[in-house]
Amino acid sequence: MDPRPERTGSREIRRANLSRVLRHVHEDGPASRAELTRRTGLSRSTIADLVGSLEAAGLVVEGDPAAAGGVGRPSPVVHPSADVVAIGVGVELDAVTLAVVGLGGAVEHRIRHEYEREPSAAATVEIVGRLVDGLERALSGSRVLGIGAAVPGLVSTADGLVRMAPHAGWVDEPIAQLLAARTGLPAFADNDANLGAAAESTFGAGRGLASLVYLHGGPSGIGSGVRLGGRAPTSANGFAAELGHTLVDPRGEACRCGATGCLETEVRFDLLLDVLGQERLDLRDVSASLRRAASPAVDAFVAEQLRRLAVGLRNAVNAFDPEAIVLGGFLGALFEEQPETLLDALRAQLMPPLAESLVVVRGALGEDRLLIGAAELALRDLLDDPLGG
Amino acid sequence: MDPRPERTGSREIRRANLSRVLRHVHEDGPASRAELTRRTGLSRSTIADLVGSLEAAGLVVEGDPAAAGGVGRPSPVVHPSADVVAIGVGVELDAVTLAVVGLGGAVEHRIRHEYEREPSAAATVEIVGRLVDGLERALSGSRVLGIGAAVPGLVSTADGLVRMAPHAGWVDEPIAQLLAARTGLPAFADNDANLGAAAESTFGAGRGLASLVYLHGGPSGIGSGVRLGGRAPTSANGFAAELGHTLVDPRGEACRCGATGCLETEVRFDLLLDVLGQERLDLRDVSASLRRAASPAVDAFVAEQLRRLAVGLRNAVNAFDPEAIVLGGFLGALFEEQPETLLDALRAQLMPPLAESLVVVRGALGEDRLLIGAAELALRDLLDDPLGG
DNA sequence: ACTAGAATGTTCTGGTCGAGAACATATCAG
DNA sequence: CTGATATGTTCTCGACCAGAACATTCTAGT
Repeated sequence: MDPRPERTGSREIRRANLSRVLRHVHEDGPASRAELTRRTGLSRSTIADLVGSLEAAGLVVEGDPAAAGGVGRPSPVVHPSADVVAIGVGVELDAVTLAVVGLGGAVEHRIRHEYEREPSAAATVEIVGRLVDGLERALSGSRVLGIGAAVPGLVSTADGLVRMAPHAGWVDEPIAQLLAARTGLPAFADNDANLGAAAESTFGAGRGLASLVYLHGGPSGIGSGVRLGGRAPTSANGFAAELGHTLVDPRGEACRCGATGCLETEVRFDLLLDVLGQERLDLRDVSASLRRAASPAVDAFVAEQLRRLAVGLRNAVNAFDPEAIVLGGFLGALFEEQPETLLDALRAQLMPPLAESLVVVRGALGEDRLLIGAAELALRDLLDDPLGG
Repeated sequence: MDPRPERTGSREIRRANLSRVLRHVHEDGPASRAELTRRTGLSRSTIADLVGSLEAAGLVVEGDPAAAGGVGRPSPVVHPSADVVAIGVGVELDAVTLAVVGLGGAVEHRIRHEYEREPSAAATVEIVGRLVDGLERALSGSRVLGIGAAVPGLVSTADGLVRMAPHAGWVDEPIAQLLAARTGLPAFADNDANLGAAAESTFGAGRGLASLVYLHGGPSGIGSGVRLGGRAPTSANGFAAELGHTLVDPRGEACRCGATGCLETEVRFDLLLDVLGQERLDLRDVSASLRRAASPAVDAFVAEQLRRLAVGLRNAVNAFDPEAIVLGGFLGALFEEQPETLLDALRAQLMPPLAESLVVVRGALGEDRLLIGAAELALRDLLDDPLGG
């Protein structure tokens, strides 16, 4: 808290204004200079100057004015440069996914590398390294700002150190450092659900909201992340809000975290598979599968899972008082089957003023979520200080 | 999130720098100009200018250099002005307390007005109004910036509306508005534990920490507040983190919040009174009373209560990953009896990396907590923009 | 087609602010 | 009493944004 980012000379204003303009075209898409003037409250001359600087740095491109303009001189449209990109990596149970994400959030060149058993940290980094090597041609001419990795586990944000990733069995693996060494790119890492929360907050279902709690249900458990004021909240270690380990039932099963009756042990993907009678199921297909299997038994199961989820959400809402809860993975699918079951159970446990304004929605980004969030890690420095510090 | 506080012209820098200097002398006490230069990183000439502006506005006073200076020209010491004050009000179960709090956090003119049954909102405001009237002489010559109230219940921070205060039976009482009308002062209100968290974070046990979770145990239940990055986290309604209503035991007692087995129903002041065989007990005397009553039965009770508290804290730590947990009221007293009982129970339920850096401490401000926190509400506008917007 | 009006880009000037150099001043050590 | 040191004071400079004045390009109406 003490060595705070000095906000001093006029340079700082310049930096902040450049950041605002670049962020705007990154997050909200191309915008005319006139639009930027209105949105930022800056004067026309200042916007012209700022956009000029950003264009000179190759970060934005001014294009033809929108075809259907109103009266008045047409205002050139400022686009994010297609050549400025970051690489997003998602480490999952059964595969590593990787993609190139540009300023503006466009996802390109998705690659998926599957494996049977989760590889060691070093092996994972080597896999990623080879995939990045393979992109060399596709990336020629692009300015690659860095590489970000989404890892299921406790990740120390500041240094990209994976403190523990239970499913892969990683302990204290300096993933960011290893990735930087292998690829020669600036590298970052964070918890997968944290990055999912970031992506949904900036580009997905939480767009424009000041606060949200994101929960993702997958084969490896329930991860969660929080965004307050559009940012990750300040915390001691930068760990994600571990709502998967919030108490749901003290007499429940033992959890690998050491406690018992965690949300993650009570609401589980494998239970869902059992009920559906399936061995494997892609998270994208859960909704379809649920609809096909519709029956009283399945309905009852879904209702029961949603009621347990509501207990976990109660704690989340009491803690963060968020504007919205965003549900991803199979949690989103369960919710969409019986939204009222969850909402009723939640309302019954919340003080009315807390429940009133609360919105529960399903995540909007699907499986690109991780790639976008991870790449965003590598874009952040640029967005904060577009002309470099 | 959209109509963000425009950070534009050079005026904004001036405002931010004035704010930094004033905040420094407010929070960290008088400081020489040389010290301010070092702490802020601003140049000598700028600091001279800033301090000059603040002095001209009557917000700070330059005093004689510290007696034991080193070599070199002595640097005048900048003190917060003693004439700039705010009124802090604490609404409690059995009394209203009120005090004048100056820039710098000094508490003066404490007044306590006791009652048998909690009065209505209107009656409470009238009591406060009379107490303020009575301070007229003491306040002559002072610049009273406003009045802040700490209320046990859900308070909408933005407008100072008490959504529900269960013990007083208030529902949707616009306390801030009523206080402003009665006293003619700018008025603010917030949840009591939220303000306790703010006070402990700025002036108490959480000084210098970037994040903390504060829990206060009193006769009316368990309140809690969170500070992240030295500020209240962004949330939908500005409600405090209601950790008193985090789940501890689903088979526990019904809570007035609608759920069952809340921390607040499982860890209770009246249970403590029973064990101690007392009818009434001031929160300040709990530690002494516990020590007098020491016995295996009391020890066992304390241990049991601490273990339940640990379950609630587990949820808090998983949610916020704070640097410290600060315990106030009887929770602080229980903790100080058997710190290891709580810490062991907590560690057993937390993933090691989360537990590692976590610190649990007893609050440092005692019952001035509320008054300081409440007054701070009224000082905030000045601290954010010292020369007024 | 032509013109008026509107919205926007462009250029230039001015005001605010902080940095830093040069100089002035007050203390300490010997 | 003198030199070294730290700090206050004054002045100049450059960075930055606002706003005025002017230029440009579109739409709407005739």
